[in-house]
Amino acid sequence: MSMQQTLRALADPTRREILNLLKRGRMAAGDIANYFSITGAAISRHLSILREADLIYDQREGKFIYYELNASVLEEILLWLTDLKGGNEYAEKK
Amino acid sequence: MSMQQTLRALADPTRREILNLLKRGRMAAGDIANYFSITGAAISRHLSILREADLIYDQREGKFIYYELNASVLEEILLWLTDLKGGNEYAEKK
DNA sequence: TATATATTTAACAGTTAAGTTAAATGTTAA
DNA sequence: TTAACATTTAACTTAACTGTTAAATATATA
Repeated sequence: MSMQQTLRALADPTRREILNLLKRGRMAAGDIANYFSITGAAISRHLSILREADLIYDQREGKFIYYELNASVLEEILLWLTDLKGGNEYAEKK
Repeated sequence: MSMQQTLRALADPTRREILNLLKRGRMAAGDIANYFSITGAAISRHLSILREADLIYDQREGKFIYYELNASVLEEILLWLTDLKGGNEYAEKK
């Protein structure tokens, strides 16, 4: 949704690692949790923060809830960062 | 320095606005502070977080300390975000 | 030297964030 | 219906974040 929400979601190393995992394909919440050494409850909260930022979405299938990457919302941030990076190219030094 | 430090620095709206300001060129700490409605002390701390993340650097000139953008550290984040998005066009262009 | 100006640092308060354990919810299968 | 499993939500603790005011530091100038 908002850039603020997205950047805040990206500012946590566990959440970034979750996104890296999901790059290879969707995963059930439990499998994600098993990958880390923190509790499933903690992972669940991280997942909800990522979901609120629209960086992932979930689909329930029976007992399992699968999470999948949605990287399209990164576009706005990429644009801003690229602009920031390129915007100073011709600034004169004083 | 680390991606963690950079993303944490970017996760605050005031700090992002400071970076946007500095895109147009360097500014003295006081001029930056005047742009916002929070105290100079608060801005000073934001500046030190940005400096620790290497997103800006400072040069003292007499009474003034000028801050200047250093967007080169965004490279790593741009690569990671682009990779997350699914392509590595950005990396290939390098 | 003393004083004014620019900026940072210290100490503190309120808020938000991330982790834990325990309880609750939703689903499948006996 | 009951039991087992998968996941989330609630309550709580602790640590980190952001702001404030006041004191400290650095520089320039009268």
